[in-house]
Amino acid sequence: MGRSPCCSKEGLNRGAWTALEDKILTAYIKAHGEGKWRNLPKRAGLKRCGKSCRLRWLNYLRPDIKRGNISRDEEELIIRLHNLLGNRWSLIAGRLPGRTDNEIKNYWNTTLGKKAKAQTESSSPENSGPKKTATEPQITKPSNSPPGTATKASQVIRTKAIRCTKVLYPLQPPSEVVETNNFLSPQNPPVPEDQWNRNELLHVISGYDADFLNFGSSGQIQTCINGEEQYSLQPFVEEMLQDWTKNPCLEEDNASLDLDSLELFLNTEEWP
DNA sequence: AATAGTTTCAACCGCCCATGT
DNA sequence: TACATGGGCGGTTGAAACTAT
Repeated sequence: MGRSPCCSKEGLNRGAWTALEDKILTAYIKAHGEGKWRNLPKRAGLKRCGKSCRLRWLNYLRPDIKRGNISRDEEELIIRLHNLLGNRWSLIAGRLPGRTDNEIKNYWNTTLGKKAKAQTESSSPENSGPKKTATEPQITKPSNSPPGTATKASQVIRTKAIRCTKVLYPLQPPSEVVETNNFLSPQNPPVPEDQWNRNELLHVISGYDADFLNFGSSGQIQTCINGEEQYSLQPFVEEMLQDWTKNPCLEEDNASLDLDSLELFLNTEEWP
């Protein structure tokens, strides 16, 4: 038997949210903050399940949600990330500012999934048509994808079943990270490894090499590529923990640049 | 204009993991 | 250590919107 329901379903509203419910929920969260979802409906005076409140807030009411069509850049990024991560929608969404996992999942299942299927059929031996151009994204399917999606054509890295609750840090392509070695100077020697605070390890992408990126105790960043430690003097700032788009590694503070850097990173041959 | 078929996406469900007791 | 709880995730559903006939 599974666990008991999160709350009694009796006497609760279900289905589409009304404008009034939205208003109540928004006002409550603005006043008291997120969390304590189970108690929230009672406190806010909503006849809804706590989970339902959480979902409504995260997928629809949150002020930082980006509305409107998914751009081509975003679409290509989704495809690349899906190739890499499979159906890890929350991880993919974490790299698309303002987009929710539900939105991306829906977009994949409705739009991109069909493209993937069409692509598979057109590239099957019976339908060996012209090959896709280099500019067209190759859609592949993870080994555990549901029926109807494309067959696996490239390696999908299945991450461990651990939740990525830590910071999402926009990576520079490995080649660029290596170059940061040039910034080392006698005045700024790397902190010896034994002085590093391993507890501050951040999961950049859940399940990848745990040493891929660390913060040194004095705030600089260390990466580990192909077993070789690389140092960067990039200072760690607390703000990076709050918003991954605000990163001093970037010359400009906007998300589109992030998408470019991430895409470039994902395209690099060095990527494991 | 009416109807049937298709698509979209918000919402729900069941399960899992982390944490607290 | 075992259990309960809270929060989060991916898969699925179904009503509404849209399109074709």
